Amino acid sequence: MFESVSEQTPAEQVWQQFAVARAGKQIVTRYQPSDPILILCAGWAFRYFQLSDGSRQILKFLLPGDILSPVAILSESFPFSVKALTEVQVSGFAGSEIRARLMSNIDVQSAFAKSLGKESQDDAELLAVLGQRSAEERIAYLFLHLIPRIAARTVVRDQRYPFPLRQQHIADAVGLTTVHVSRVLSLFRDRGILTLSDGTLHVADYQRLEGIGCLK
Amino acid sequence: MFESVSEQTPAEQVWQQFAVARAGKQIVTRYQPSDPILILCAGWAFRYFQLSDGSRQILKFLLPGDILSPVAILSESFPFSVKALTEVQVSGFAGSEIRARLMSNIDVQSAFAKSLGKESQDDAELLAVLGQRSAEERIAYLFLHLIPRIAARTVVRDQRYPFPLRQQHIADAVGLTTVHVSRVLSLFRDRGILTLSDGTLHVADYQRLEGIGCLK
DNA sequence: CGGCAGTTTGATGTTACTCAATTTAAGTGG
DNA sequence: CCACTTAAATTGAGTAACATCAAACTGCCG
Repeated sequence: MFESVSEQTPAEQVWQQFAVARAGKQIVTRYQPSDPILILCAGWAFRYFQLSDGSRQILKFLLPGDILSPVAILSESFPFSVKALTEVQVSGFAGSEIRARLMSNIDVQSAFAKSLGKESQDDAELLAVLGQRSAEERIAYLFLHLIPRIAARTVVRDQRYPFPLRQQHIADAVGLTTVHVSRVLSLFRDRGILTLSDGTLHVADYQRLEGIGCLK
Repeated sequence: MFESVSEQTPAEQVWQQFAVARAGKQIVTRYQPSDPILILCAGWAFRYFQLSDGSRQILKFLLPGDILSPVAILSESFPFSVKALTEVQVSGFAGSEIRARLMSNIDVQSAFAKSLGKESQDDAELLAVLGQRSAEERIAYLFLHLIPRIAARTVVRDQRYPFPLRQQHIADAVGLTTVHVSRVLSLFRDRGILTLSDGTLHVADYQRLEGIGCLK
């Protein structure tokens, strides 16, 4: 499937492979079931849904520690594709092993349940955003949604977050054109809310950003 | 919470209550965890997400046999609210019982997994539709998505489906205004694709509808 | 230096929203 | 059975938001 630096561990083997993929590489394809459960260990990736007319909807950005498809643990279905956004490392765990642990360990179980619950809530929120909110609000929401997730994985200083998305990714995630994303971003910049350049997001006025993009 | 015709069964009790609600009645509220797992037994309902500015996003229409929130079985979280669309009957099963059976019975388990997988896929598709498609395409998609689900529960003759949605529901589901929904529907009518009136959907040209609303 | 991918900017077009008035349909009570 | 009320659907005119098309600009890399 993709470059795989297979390493075998002797006793009590759980993880099967350790793979590296360059930015832009497709990691999994919709509906192609693969037994191993994949986890993103380093880099960014995204789940997306490809439409026949060429457009795509990005469903979720994946950060280190995220499971590529939690639902695949249960149903082995992959209702979307996944692509590397930066260079990534992915490791795969045998589905049977994971499921066995899930049955035996109550902590693993509740962690998994929590994860599925969060997924479901995120989907619901994003649906509401795409269906009901304006361009500015959608983009602000995307930032607000990502910021705490980035902060949980990086040391953040001075409100500067590593942010490897191209404007095309933002556009595909919130259902706009790149041109319009560009306009909204320069609007945010002019209003002193945030700056996005060189793969870095600098939030200058978090309050105002929240005022625009918060759902509550 | 809502009118409940509580009936107790003696030995091996699984279901706890049997409730009726009139159209428009809110059945569950977001984030209010309730142990019993709720199943829609009769009538239509819908999951939705309420926004602070008054608009709402309908996430999914529920038909008889649907679980109000499959994910609640695992995580007891309810990331959305549910409201009755017609008069409905809902029954609740003790969460502990359901979970016990889930553990012991492999068939129940795989059925549940399948259900969660389908939920997840539906969400992904709807996200793609809201993010990427035009008004006509969204509305056509909604019909195409509902038709087989209705057909699985009713005897359908002559391409006429029971369809209790108001235009407001369609609008809230696909992210449009009622005014625009009305225009698109009369367009469909004029083109001889379908007619919607008196709670009945009549599909006159399924092929053409599919041409507009199909994602593949 | 040349080429390429990504971003920005302007001009123009289209889609869908807003506002408001009118029609239709569905009760409700006399 | 008929006035009256109310919710839902339709229609038109004007507008705002976002898309499209095309050109120029930026930074980066070979």
